[in-house]
Amino acid sequence: MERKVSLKDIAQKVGVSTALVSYVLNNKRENRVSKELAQRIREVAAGMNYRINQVARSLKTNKTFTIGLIVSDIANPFFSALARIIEDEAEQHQYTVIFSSSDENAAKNGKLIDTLLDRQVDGLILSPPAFCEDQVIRLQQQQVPFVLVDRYFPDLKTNYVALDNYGAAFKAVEHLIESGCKRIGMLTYDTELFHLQERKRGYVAALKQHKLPATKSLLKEVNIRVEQPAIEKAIHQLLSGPEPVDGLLFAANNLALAGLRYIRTLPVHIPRDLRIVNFDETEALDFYPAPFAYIQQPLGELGRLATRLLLESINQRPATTQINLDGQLVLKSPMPF
Amino acid sequence: MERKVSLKDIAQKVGVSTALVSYVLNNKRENRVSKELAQRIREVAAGMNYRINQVARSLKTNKTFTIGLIVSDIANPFFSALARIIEDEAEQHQYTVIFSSSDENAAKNGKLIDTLLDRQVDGLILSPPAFCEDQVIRLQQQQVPFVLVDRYFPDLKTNYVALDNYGAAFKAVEHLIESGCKRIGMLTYDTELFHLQERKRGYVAALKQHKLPATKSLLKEVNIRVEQPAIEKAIHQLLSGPEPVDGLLFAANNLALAGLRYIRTLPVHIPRDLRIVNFDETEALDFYPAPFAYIQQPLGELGRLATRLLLESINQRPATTQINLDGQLVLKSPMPF
DNA sequence: TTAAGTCGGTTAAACGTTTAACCAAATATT
DNA sequence: AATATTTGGTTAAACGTTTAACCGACTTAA
Repeated sequence: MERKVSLKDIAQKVGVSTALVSYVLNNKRENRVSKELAQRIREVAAGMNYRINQVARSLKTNKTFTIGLIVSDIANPFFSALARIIEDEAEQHQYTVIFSSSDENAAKNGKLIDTLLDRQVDGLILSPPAFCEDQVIRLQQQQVPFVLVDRYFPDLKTNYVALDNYGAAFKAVEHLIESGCKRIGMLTYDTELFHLQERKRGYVAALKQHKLPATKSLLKEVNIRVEQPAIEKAIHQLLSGPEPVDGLLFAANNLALAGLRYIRTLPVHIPRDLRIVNFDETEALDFYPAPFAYIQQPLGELGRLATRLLLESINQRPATTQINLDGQLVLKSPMPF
Repeated sequence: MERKVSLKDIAQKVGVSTALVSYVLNNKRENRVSKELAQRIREVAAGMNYRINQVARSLKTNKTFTIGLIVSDIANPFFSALARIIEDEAEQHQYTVIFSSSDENAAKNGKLIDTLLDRQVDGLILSPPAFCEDQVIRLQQQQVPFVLVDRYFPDLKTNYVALDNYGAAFKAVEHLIESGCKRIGMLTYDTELFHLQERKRGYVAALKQHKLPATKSLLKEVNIRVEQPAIEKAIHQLLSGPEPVDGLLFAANNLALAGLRYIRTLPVHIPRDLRIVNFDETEALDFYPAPFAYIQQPLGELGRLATRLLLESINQRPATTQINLDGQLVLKSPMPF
């Protein structure tokens, strides 16, 4: 790249100091500089196609107007939709966003945080994998502005914006109960991730409150990395035996996708034999040939609130804010309607 | 954020010059510095949790190790998948990526380019909207390293990595012909976007080569912003009248989605009455209850090649490289298999 | 008449790195 | 013994901004 035009170049051409050029171009000290000269400087700047060097400015001002976003996988529609919302909200405030994917890997997450901080981002939006408490605590110690989104750690007093996962799961199970289900199973990941723990807790609580069985055999947990075979096995177990489940809650959209794909091949009729509730909307089920319900996350609010919270946190340093949004239960009939 | 540890702090603690600390931490002039002192410096740096200030380094070295990515919408699964691949490839080379969404809007695209350049990105990966030739030309003049991906401008001699859209459409139509279709329609966007023009060209060429009708009434174009109603109308026209189409090519995944959604409500049997080919894989059709074919883009290669090309372009300045990859025709039966 | 503002700028330091150029002391070469 | 080279560092400038502090020339007010 050819060398770019700098303040100094403009200053030389106009015959003033670089300081003055800086003042004019930043509209500072407007009263202290003559209209004509200001005009002249602006013209020359435009004429030379001047563009500020943000890196230099950042070094001086200690502000990059950049936020770092770390999600588990930007290719996951949930996170890319979230990213888009964050991008828009950030853009409105002249912020730019750097993203990276942690792959649910704590070590990688740590490296990404470091990389972003090395680049002097003004703050972070994180959807942390399990076992990252220490990293988050370090951020607090270093007083880095950040907000967790979607995931958070119950023991840590941090900013976060997330779903009320307990309540959403509770609501989901109640829906199944109201629909007449007596034996309600759940398929979730075998993970420490707090939001999934909460969903489990909500599931169990709803069953207990309605005096329905909440045994170990109704709750299946599969490893977050392994996929189809383990899922099929778990579902098979839930649906076989003397007392098969007549209601099933999937704790995550990937699980629902794999699970429903399998169930489709079984001689099980939905909703006669089995009713389903998923977490998260997923396009992939748009044409699923049976009705089911799902918990819809308020994605827009999640992203917008997280971003605003972060910007506030960067510009002032207010009390930490913790937000749990309600999920909405949506019923979906097979298309066409 | 508390003030961070700088080279100077380390230098002071060890009792050497900042230059030496810089040399040691960057492993430069290794022979010119004593083992013990180097060791000491490293220890102190680690002990103080030193982290380099990339902004300062960038100012000095004129290199940010950052690339800018502009797509039309990061929430679009096609682009988020691409973004993920680019991220991974970039990360392997210590690069970080800033993304933004242009919304197919040329003016916005221009602003985004400027913002990214202000931030001194080392290069750009762009999937430009229509009417951006001027912006691309400016990039060339300014000698900014960049590569276009997915989209490109036929008249501009720029780096790009894209599908052979002509060939892919040709292949798609030939598939329909081989399957026995006699009247093959196409639904596309009414746009200047070159890649869509190419798909149209491939469609027409295949029909002509096989002596099939390629009339205006078989080719429907809808505005890229308007959606469902216009699409339904177009499809209705194609399927009604004395000679309805028996084969249909959708030029983009959004069109296919909307179109198939509508077709599903019609008394038209797929594939008996109508055979379908789409562009791009889309999860949303995973459970579509009828068979269809689609052109699968080699997303991984697209992303990887684009990134590598850009990095080469940043580090050396080679001849411009233009790559057209082949799409693959994939047949899809309704699930379960 | 003098002190105090105001006007319209300039000077210079600083942000945290990198890196070419320099230097003194020790060692090697003739 | 005189000269050259190596060793192990230091100095200082530079990257492109921002911004507090300063300054001389006018104006205004007492």
